[in-house]
Amino acid sequence: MSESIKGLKRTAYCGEFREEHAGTEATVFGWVQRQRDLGQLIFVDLRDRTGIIQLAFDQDTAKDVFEKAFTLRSEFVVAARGTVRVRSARNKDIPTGDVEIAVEELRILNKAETPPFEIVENCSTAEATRLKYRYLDLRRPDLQQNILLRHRITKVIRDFFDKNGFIELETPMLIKSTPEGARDFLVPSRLHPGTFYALPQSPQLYKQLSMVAGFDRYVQLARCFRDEDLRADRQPEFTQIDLEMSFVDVEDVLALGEDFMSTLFKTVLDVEIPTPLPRLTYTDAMERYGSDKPDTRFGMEIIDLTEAVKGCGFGVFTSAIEGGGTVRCLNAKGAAGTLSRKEIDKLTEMVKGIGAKGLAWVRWVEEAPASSFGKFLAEEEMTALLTAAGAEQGDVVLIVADTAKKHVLTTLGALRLELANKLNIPREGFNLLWITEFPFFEWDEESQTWVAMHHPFTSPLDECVQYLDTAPEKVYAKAYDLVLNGIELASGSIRITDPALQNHMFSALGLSQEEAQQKFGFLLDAFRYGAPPHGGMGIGLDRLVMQMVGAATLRDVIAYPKVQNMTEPMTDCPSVVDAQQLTDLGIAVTGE
RNA sequence: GGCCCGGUAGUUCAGCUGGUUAGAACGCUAGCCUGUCACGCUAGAGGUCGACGGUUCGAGCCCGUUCCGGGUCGCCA
Repeated sequence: MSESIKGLKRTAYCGEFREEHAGTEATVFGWVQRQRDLGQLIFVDLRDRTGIIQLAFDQDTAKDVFEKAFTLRSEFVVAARGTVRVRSARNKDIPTGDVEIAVEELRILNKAETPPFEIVENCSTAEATRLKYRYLDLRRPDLQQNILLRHRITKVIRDFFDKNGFIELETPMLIKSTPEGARDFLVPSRLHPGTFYALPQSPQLYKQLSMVAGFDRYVQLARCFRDEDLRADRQPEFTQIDLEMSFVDVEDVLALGEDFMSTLFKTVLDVEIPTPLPRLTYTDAMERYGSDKPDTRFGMEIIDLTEAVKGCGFGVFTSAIEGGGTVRCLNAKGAAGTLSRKEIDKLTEMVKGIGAKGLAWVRWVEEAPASSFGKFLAEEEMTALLTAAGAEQGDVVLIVADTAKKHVLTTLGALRLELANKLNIPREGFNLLWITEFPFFEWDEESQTWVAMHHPFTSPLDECVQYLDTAPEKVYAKAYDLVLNGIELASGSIRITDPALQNHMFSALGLSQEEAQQKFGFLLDAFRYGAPPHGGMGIGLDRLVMQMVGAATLRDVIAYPKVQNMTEPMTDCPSVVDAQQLTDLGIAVTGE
């Protein structure tokens, strides 16, 4: 039976005891990590969120207390009162290892069944099992540390933005659905049958309206929802540090962002982030790394072979070039030993899997390099290629050719990351950089139209406005991403506040006045009443915490995450609802 | 929706070319043990081999279907 906690008050957390506490009276609460019964001597490790303290029971312990200690099992919830004393055998491995509590009073506040897995650090139990018993999983020290650090981080965030004149306000969770971009989660309206709210994908429009309202600087730790498939770094429900600033241009937002990141890393991890942060334009990032979120912790940049192989004997290269395309490569320095023919074949399969037609390669082990296409090339043509690639004996050169340049670059970008894994290239530290000057439009093959790469309120660069109608591919946006170790951490832009330009944008995107008014009328109306120039960004809090604690998945930094099929194993949601609930909402479920 | 990997004791895993009663470690239970701290020693319990079907004299193992989990592509303005 559970005993009462009545009359007991905690004097300290378990992890706080040190030698200077010796001789004092202490009351502690916690969970039994382990009980070690030596016969006439029992030790119990008591754990709470701060750590472990050893409880000791020996011949001086009252008989009934000793017998109660004998019955303790893992994860029992216990209160202990006694005297702190220096141990006769110290444990240097834990912070409290110099002392123990000689227990005079012991209460079992609650018993516990044997948990389905041990509550220890570095648990190797399958994640599915851990998530089903998430409250036990979260009891483990490493997840406790992650969640406690997450709290520290959000505390620093609020302090930083408060100091910089930002005010926090809460935007609604039930909002109007605007079906661009990701799929919305919908919430049916009972009072207005047949109509729906959407859960916000971001507070975008509300934060812009807050600028019109004159709050000048806004920040919110905003919950956001996207009904799309999950990844290790993507959850359907996530948190953004959402911010917006008035009377600013790109430079002001970037400066604020850099100040924030360096303050955060310094305060929480004592890591120096040198500012200003490096910058790459989108175009340069694609040319050099084949990605708009490059991992710059290692080199192996993309090399252009187009000039070197122009007119050579290998049809795959020449036809790509003649078709307006390009030939590019990666040089995996010194990888000839690691990358066997078989490994290269696997890489070929990989690039084919992401849509490349194939992978040409040179593997330079012996005096003369072996290659997949050497027989088509004259000796001097091969030499020219190797020179352009900067290849030496011991290297492996991996080449992709295609008439579509972007395809070549993104393929090599993916291949670069795969090679870094395969070759165990060391990637350490925190590499932050800005990606700037994103293209405004993207050609959509499916609809054969130009579509906005960002939301339609993103401002074009001032000098690009002239091309809006005539040459969409020449229009770049006042948009920027913050990349950390190859992860898109933040994304933002300066917004359009000029109604004429906004109308221009809508028509360039093929949106009629009527459609624009129907979807975004409230925002356009607001802008008629004096909108300050403004811009901001959203920083992915979960991804940020994940990087800062070194977790491999978002699930390790979110207390109650969803799994890949978008369920939550602990509560088993989503679930069916009562017929009456559906009736109230005017909803009929048709099954498949 | 496609592709890849996985599912054997509470947990993590092993299980040969298809062949007797499916093993190990940790955990759990009981006993012994006065300085342990991953305590030690002894004994014990614990299995629908994800499910269904097929091949076979015989299936944890081979084949098919299916369910579940993870990764990834599509998708994520």
